Amino acid sequence: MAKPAPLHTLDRALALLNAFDRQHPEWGVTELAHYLQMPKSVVQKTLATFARHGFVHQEPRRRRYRLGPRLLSLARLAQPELARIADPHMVELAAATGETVKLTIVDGHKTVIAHAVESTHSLRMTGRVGERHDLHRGASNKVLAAFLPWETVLAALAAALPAGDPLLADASGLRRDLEAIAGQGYAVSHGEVEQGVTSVSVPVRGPSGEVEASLSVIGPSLRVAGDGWMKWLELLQAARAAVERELGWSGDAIGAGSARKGGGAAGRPSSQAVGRGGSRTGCPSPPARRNEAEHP
Amino acid sequence: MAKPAPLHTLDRALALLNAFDRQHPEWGVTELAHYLQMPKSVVQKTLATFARHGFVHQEPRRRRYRLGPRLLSLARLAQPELARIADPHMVELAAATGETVKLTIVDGHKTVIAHAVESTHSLRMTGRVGERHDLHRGASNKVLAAFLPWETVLAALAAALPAGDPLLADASGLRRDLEAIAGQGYAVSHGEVEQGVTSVSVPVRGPSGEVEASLSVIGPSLRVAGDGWMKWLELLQAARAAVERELGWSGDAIGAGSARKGGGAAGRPSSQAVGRGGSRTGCPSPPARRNEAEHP
DNA sequence: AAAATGTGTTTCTTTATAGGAAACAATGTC
DNA sequence: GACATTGTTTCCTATAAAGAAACACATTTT
Repeated sequence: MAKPAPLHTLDRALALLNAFDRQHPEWGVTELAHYLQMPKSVVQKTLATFARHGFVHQEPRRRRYRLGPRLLSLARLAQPELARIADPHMVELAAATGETVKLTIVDGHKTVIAHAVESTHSLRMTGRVGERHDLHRGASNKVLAAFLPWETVLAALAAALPAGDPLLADASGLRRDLEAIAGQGYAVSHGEVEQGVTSVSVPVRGPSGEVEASLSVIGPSLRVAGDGWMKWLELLQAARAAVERELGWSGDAIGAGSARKGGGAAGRPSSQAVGRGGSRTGCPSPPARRNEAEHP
Repeated sequence: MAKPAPLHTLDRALALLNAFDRQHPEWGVTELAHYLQMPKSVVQKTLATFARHGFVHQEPRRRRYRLGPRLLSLARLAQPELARIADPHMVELAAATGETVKLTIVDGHKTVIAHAVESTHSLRMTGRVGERHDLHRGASNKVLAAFLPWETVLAALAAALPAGDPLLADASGLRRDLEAIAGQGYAVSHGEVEQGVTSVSVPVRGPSGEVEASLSVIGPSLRVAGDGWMKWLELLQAARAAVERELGWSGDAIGAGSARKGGGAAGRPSSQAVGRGGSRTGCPSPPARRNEAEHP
């Protein structure tokens, strides 16, 4: 612990932006100052500075602040390369399954949808870019959690759940669950987040072997009665393989067909620990029988 | 002038984020420090702080920085209410015209696409949320410029154009153009931004009478040979009216059918000047016959 | 293989700046 | 018309950021 926390001003300012969420899309200065337990003047100066750069917008009528247009343009650039590469495969997946396809990435203690292709069915799951979810529920999120250090998952639980939640006391079940997911290379959820919704998700690895995102198909359970979800899994694995192949070329030519050193995820002890302990890399058990990559 | 520029640190940090654009989606610390003429240590600390909040992401391999996932989720909240309200009408517009429909708002000296519904034609104009454009070119942008104070437009020109551009020396043509647009209540462009592309755009006013966005249809000129764009204009005006009606109800009940005071756009001299001088509000002269300014 | 260049990161001191309380000025309300 | 609440500004002092230079780490070059 004991963070020296440099750039205190910026730190505060960014924390202040966090106060804008779905429940509070707009704030008044006094209101926000009280909520954050900060002096009014600090909040006002911070908001004014943000406003000067278009990060927040003060509506002239009520003088309240909302998030500003500059964030829209920045977000466009924040879109990871991965999303661009995955897009055509996701479109194909959506066409083949008829369901919504999502690409999800980690954002601190949460996950965020980086890209989505929506189903064309009238009864469909929405997948909005920018939506945030908890790490511990749902196939697309658990796949990401499964390849994160366990301490990170624990910290996320502590941040997401209200104090005293049963899951906080005993997270061993979740841990086993995540280990199983990491082992088998995919996750399935039936009504775990929302009733009657089934989701299948696989991890997508970058050139260095780390999991960079999860690719998921999500739709009404009634359209995949029985083991219909296994068809989704097959298609997902094929798409994953295709994306990873393309991804390996970008960056620098680590593999390009050549040997991948041992089998582990690139050993770089510096900075953040990569992946989880085990995480048998290589190629997480391919889709049982046919590997048939349909996409040309 | 004489900006007291409070919160110098935050000011710098946000300016630093601007360095990330389409040409430079990623930066190294030294590289960026040199580019911005800032000390390395400042840039490093700023980036590290941003990274701690997920606003930038440092890829572990090359240690370079890119914009981070947090921006994706914030952008979702930055989406103006207007976009939510306009969406169904935009979908309808896209269906009726078969072309791409965009909702554009002002962001400082630029414009940014806040929402878009793409055409289903295989030959279509893209409209990506977050795309930025100059204020002085294109129907959707000029409509916004037409209702901005002229000094703002001039400042935008100075910021957008390279020193010595002919347009900087004599902007009177543009000014007349914008005044005409404000007067007639719409703008048309034929190949103004890109060859063979036609775009029609109308302003959308908020409850207080200020122009909050522009609503546009854009597509290949060959599909609107002759005066086919007038059909678009009709549909746009209808959609605009519907959106404005809905918009008037939200916020606070200023009109709700009651009288609108004089005729001008709500007189509030404080803060930013609202709209332009004339701007006969009410219902900007419908299609008229053909005013078709085929500005080359 | 060793040296060299490049990188990102850390340290440290001086100075300028952000923090914070309270006064101020506009709103909207009763 | 007086009041209450809002956003904004002022001002002083302690603090925290700026900046130069030293550090550590990797990749390239010799």
